[in-house]
Amino acid sequence: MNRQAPTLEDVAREAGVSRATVSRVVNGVRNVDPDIQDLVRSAIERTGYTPNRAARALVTRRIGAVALIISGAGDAFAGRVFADPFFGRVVNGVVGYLRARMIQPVLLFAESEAARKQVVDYVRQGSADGALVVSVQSDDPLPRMLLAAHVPTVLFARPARTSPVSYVDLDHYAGGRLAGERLLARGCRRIAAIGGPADLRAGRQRLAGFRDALAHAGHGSPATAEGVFTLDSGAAAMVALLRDQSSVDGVFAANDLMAQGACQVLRELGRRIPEDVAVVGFDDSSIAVTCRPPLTTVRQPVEEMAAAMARMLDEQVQSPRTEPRALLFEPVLVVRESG
Amino acid sequence: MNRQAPTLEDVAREAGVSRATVSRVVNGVRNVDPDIQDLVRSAIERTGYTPNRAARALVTRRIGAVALIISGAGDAFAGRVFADPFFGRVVNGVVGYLRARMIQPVLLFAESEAARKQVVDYVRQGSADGALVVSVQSDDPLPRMLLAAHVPTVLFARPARTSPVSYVDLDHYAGGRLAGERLLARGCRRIAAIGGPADLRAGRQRLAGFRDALAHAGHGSPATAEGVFTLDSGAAAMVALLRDQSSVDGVFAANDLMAQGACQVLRELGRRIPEDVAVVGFDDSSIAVTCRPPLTTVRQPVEEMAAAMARMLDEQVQSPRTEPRALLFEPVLVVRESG
DNA sequence: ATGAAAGCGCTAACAG
DNA sequence: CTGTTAGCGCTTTCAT
Repeated sequence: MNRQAPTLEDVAREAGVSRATVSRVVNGVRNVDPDIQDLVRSAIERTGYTPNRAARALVTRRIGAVALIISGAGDAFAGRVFADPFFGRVVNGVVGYLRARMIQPVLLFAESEAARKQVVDYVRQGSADGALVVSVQSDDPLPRMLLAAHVPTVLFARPARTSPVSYVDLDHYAGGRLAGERLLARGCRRIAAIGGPADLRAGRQRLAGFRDALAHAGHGSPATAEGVFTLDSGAAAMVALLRDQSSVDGVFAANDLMAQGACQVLRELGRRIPEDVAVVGFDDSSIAVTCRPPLTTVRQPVEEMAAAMARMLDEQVQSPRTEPRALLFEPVLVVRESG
Repeated sequence: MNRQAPTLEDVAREAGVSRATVSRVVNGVRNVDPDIQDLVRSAIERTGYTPNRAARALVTRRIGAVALIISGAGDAFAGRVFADPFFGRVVNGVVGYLRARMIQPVLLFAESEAARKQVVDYVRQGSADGALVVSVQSDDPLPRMLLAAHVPTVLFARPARTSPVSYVDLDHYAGGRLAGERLLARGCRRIAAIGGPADLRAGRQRLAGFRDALAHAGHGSPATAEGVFTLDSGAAAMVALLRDQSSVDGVFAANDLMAQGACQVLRELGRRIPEDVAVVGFDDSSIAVTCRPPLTTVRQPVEEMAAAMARMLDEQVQSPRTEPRALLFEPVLVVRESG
């Protein structure tokens, strides 16, 4: 803000009423004469009045904004985050819920110890009413910091250590099974898997479910390579897998980005997908559709999960004494062309 | 915030001094006895005090946060934004400058009329001291709205219509020339170009520079296809270009993402890069390095530009009467393997 | 239905 | 060097 913005006082004078009355119509409180309402409204129009959030927050103890924190470690952190459509889906889901309620989502990045401190301070100091956090590593200290500061918090994904905090999550294990069963049903017999980073529970669970599906059908443990949820790591993992066992006829990648990387390698080597090698991804992100061929994948309803997360936080902000809750979503297999 | 947070008053009582003194040590104002400083500091420690931003902002008329607004139109807006490493670089650059100054960057998306209004209100209401805006379309109304609301603003890229606002930008035309000269120097003779969306000045300028470089060397206008700065559109444009003139031996893409798409198509068709077809991109984003082959490209120093943008805004916030300034950066050709 | 007045937590004169 | 005091702009009893 720059020049002297009009205040409630200015509007009141302009309308010939008291500050309290103006405040009432601004906040839609009943018990105000319709004529006076019009009077005030036009005065607001004329003066170009906008309520000062700081002043309002000072008395209501609520700012009408929540922090959406992407938390993790790394140098080119923002660079990595902005290359994965997953985060875009989270943002869209959160925005979808909050926008209608006039709550501002404030996107914050916490990629280092210093950044985490700043972020925690930001909400502790009342710049946000609560925090939504998406961690890209399991042992993220941020949730604990937030909890210790008594900040209403909801996580995307269950925290590594059990703690009294609300979260939404997917049944990753069930999703992994779905992928395994699909490959089996297709008739694949030399099956391999590309896992996620070892420190991320979601990736481990997906792989565990996948393995169990194979084991359940009497198959041995699949050859496995580890990726870090990026396109390149998926490609590299595929190369490694092929080197060890060139006859692979089915591959499961723990997310779509890695599945795409695997597809690229496979195609460059002249393998037909799915005829020679079937590929199943995970997430059903936008990549699944644009990938060539379009990916058969396990759908994670990220937007819905994010919206639910926002709703849970909203509820928690409204009634702080609520017990932490967990909301688990079910994955669905989406069949396209790759597997 | 949840339970009754400790206030200055609490700390003052605990330390046995006045509110003003506590305020002084919190804000690092000199003229406070070292002994008392220690006294206060330990009282702060004990009480777990954090200054309330709303209260502080109310009197200082400054909140210590700036809005970083990604502005444009579209449905899956956040999805698109989160797939282009460009925005990650902007965020990194801005954060790099602001973090050290204890200013919070608040990332906001303005993809619709309603969202724009909310965003403008957000800063008008004092939740941010100013706005940094990155538009993904030329005729973006947001800058004008911000200006009309007297919000200190700095743009990434020169606005479509001349207006009294500060901005940073690249000499896109010069960058285009660099690309054209490179392809020519390589000996390419059947040259084609993949332009950006027609409504984006940056893309037009890059293409214009490129064309002029060819014309300057006595070449005719290159075959041109239009993309929208996405990987897929780059691939599609390459396909179209090849259909019209299969003998292409040099391609310029107006950004790296499209260059990557073109490379994928070329490789799938068995063309060697750069032996059969040389490819030059634009941006020097992370993609340029991970692309196969690594891209020869025109570097746009996005991080530096973003940092400069943050600095300019900071200055403008500190001294509001400053005249708008424009800061133009020079592109540099980065030679890798593709062209 | 409206107004007067208190006060949210903080900073910034101004005294002392 | 420290304390007292007066607001910043708003919401919210409490009277009327």
